[in-house]
Amino acid sequence: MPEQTTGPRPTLEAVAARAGVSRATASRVVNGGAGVRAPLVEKVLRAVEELGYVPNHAARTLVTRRNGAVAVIIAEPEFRIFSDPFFEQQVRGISRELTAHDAQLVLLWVEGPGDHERIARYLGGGHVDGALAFSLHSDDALPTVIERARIPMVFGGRPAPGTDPTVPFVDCDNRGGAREAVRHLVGLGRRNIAHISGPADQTSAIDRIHGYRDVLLDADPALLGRGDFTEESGARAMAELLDRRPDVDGVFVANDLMASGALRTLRERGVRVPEDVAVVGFDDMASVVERTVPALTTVHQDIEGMGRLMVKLLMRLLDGTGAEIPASVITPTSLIRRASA
Amino acid sequence: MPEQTTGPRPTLEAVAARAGVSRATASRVVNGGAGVRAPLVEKVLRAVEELGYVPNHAARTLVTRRNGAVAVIIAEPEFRIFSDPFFEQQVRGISRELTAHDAQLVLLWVEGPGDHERIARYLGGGHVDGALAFSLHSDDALPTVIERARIPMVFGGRPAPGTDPTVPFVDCDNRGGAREAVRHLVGLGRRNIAHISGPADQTSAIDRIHGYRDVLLDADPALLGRGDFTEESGARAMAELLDRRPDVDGVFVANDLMASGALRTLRERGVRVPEDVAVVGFDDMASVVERTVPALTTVHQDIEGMGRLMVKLLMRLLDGTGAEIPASVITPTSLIRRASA
DNA sequence: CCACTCTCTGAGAGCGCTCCCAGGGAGTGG
DNA sequence: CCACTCCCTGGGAGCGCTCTCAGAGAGTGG
Repeated sequence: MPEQTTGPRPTLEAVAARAGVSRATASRVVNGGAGVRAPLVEKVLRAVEELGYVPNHAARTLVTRRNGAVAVIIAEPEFRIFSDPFFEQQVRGISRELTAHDAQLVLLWVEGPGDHERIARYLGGGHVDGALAFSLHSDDALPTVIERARIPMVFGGRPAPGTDPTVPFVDCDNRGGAREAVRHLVGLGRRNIAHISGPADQTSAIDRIHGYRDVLLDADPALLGRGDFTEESGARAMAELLDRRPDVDGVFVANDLMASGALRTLRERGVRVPEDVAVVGFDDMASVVERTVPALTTVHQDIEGMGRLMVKLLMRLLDGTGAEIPASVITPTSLIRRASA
Repeated sequence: MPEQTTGPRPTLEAVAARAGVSRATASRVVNGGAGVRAPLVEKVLRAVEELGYVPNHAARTLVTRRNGAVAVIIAEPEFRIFSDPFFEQQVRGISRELTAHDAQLVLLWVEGPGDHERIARYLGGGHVDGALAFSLHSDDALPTVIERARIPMVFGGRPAPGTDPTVPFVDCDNRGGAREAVRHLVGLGRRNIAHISGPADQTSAIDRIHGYRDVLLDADPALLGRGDFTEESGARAMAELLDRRPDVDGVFVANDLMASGALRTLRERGVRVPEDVAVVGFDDMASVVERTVPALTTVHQDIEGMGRLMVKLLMRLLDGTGAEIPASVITPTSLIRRASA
């Protein structure tokens, strides 16, 4: 039990004195004890325990130039990005992996261009060892701002073209997943397969369109609907699709939320799923997938795992000599078959 | 424009040399420039600019014993606490206020009792100046763990009895808001007013029940339904209520999510709102309130403001001599009348 | 038993900053 | 014009830690 001494916190000096060793030896023990003989290690450890010693982080950082903290930059050009379950899972993965590496998560919430300078200063100020950011709309200036801080970083999601290509990213195989989804519909014998895509300025949406086109090389443009990843937009896009091409018998929707909206429209119009129209989503978001009627067939991606991977890449970047840049990672997706297709 | 010098970051020493002043003077300027004559301030500022100087945080912390970071402790005994819009708003308020105080937000994500020791070590290690935590179920051991770290902190939500009473908290006037809601129903001429409450181990739910009872001193116990703050539980509680007391003509529901569920049940049973049964919620959560049919009359609370207040209290705690403990704050609520009551 | 190697330990020099304190310069009254 | 006060400024110590480097001690071979 640590002594409940009031007053200033004990220093390494105090530990060393109590253990009867030098500060250097005490330091070695505290940092793993390599190269110190067992009896001394024992003594120092006991002193640490008795004094309730906790290393002073600032002092350590001052000399090691490492502070064991990583910034997670959350930009909020739109509403709801934080309450987004997708986002939550990713941050959770990051948090867990960071904990495993004994690193802290510093949250940088960007509310608008006015915050950019503040963020850049913070990043450049050496408060954190590295940064994690998420790919945004292609017209966002934030990536550039971050890059200028010249601090190790990793993106979540493939960044828009034009972003510094030396920054590694973690993304799921959007294109491959989309292909698998569409192939599944084809395998079901569907002939008029539509796609409801996400915003054109997001790489994930673009990649999914590409996957759709990879399989359906010359699909009728009328079979291409567009949404913005919200449920409402999915419902609307589905309605328009039905108007344009009443003979549609399969839809690959770029995310589960929009798929849920599409399902609603279908139900409202009396179209049977999957009998008349088979529907496949993307994301395998538990909160959505479990509630749709019928249960949604969708493309699964390991979101938490992607968060963890971002941290792993960053750690490699941090540990490395600086010369080698870890390659970006594309994580696999898998089709989860449920009732809707 | 800062010079794009590669290599180590410039130190205060370098700035001082360039400005032709001593390190002490440069330091004074960087920290506000009080007591330094204008021309020198000017010179130092220019040197800072030219060198692209950014203060070394660790060095500063080492001597000032202040590190400009505040921990936000997020416990996740249940699912979804992070994707909860309530929570999001509160964290946003915290983030904004922290930014205003030039302080950083360090996110501590607690996933279970296994993390407690880690959290305690971190908090005790002087990595942060203070901590912000949210009141949890009464049987949670976390508050105790945090308290042992003996670090300035503020709770969000009135903590359960038994928690250290010297820790200030910020909560909305749950009881008063509930009273207002029920009085509104009374004013509408409703005679059989029910209440659907939240989990019995959460102070907010308890306070709201008290508010209900304050107005309806001898309400029939059969008019008291119980949920767990989820939409589903609200729907179920409403159904049971309808079965027990078909003559119910008003319901005060302890949160909007449950109210939304209750509204659904009412609609399914063909009960008209507000004609047959008037419904009042609590929270005024935009995402829920805007979607219900009819639009939900509810008790508004300034969630973001509460987050900001938490930070303000903490800052006062930090700045104070340590003797005076700022009082907890109860923020006002207000009834927002919409169509449901 | 001595010389040499190898392992372990401790002294000391900073890391970059703040802040105390002493000293210098300007300003003012006699 | 001198003495005294007041405001600025700079020197220097030290925050708590890590890490280099040299030296002490143990072990080994000749």
